[in-house]
Amino acid sequence: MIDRDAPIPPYRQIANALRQRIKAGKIPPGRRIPSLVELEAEFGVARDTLRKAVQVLKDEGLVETVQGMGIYVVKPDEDVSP
Amino acid sequence: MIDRDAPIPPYRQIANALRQRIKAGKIPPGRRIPSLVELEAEFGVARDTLRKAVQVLKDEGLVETVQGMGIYVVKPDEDVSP
DNA sequence: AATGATTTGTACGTATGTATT
DNA sequence: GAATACATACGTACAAATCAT
Repeated sequence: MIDRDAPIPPYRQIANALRQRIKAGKIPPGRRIPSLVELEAEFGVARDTLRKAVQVLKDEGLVETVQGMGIYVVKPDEDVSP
Repeated sequence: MIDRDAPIPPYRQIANALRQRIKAGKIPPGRRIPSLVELEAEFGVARDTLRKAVQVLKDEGLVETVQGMGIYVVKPDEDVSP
């Protein structure tokens, strides 16, 4: 799934893959994304790399992380400045 | 300089310290911040921790990093949406 | 033109802390 | 208390960009 020879680093490839899933509605708003442990198994990368990917999506306002719980897809109208 | 017993993690303490320096004008806009190697020596933390601190300031739009060059204090009117 | 030094970027591994269930 | 999940920190290695020699 990860192309190690691509000009775009793995953490961005993963961010793109997850973004696509979310945009496609495969993971609906409010629902949880697979945990880091699960993603680790799926993508075969270190957790550090996954954190960077998740950080990209957080910066985009697409997901939120909650310590002890998981990574959640934000609802469209959530935390949007009025 | 870093209080390991404080309720706020080291990377945030460092971000605060650097922000204070910038706001106080000790590092003027356009000028470079000490390199990660130098900050490593100054604060006595791992580079990973410094990267997180710098990331905080980047998110605030206070600094910019340029690969191969350094970390720069952004000018007040730089990259502000019109 | 090419090499080396400096600096940030990315990735991996490990350990411990903290919050939630 | 135990299990699960994210947060933080340290260390290491290599890649990529920039600059000076």
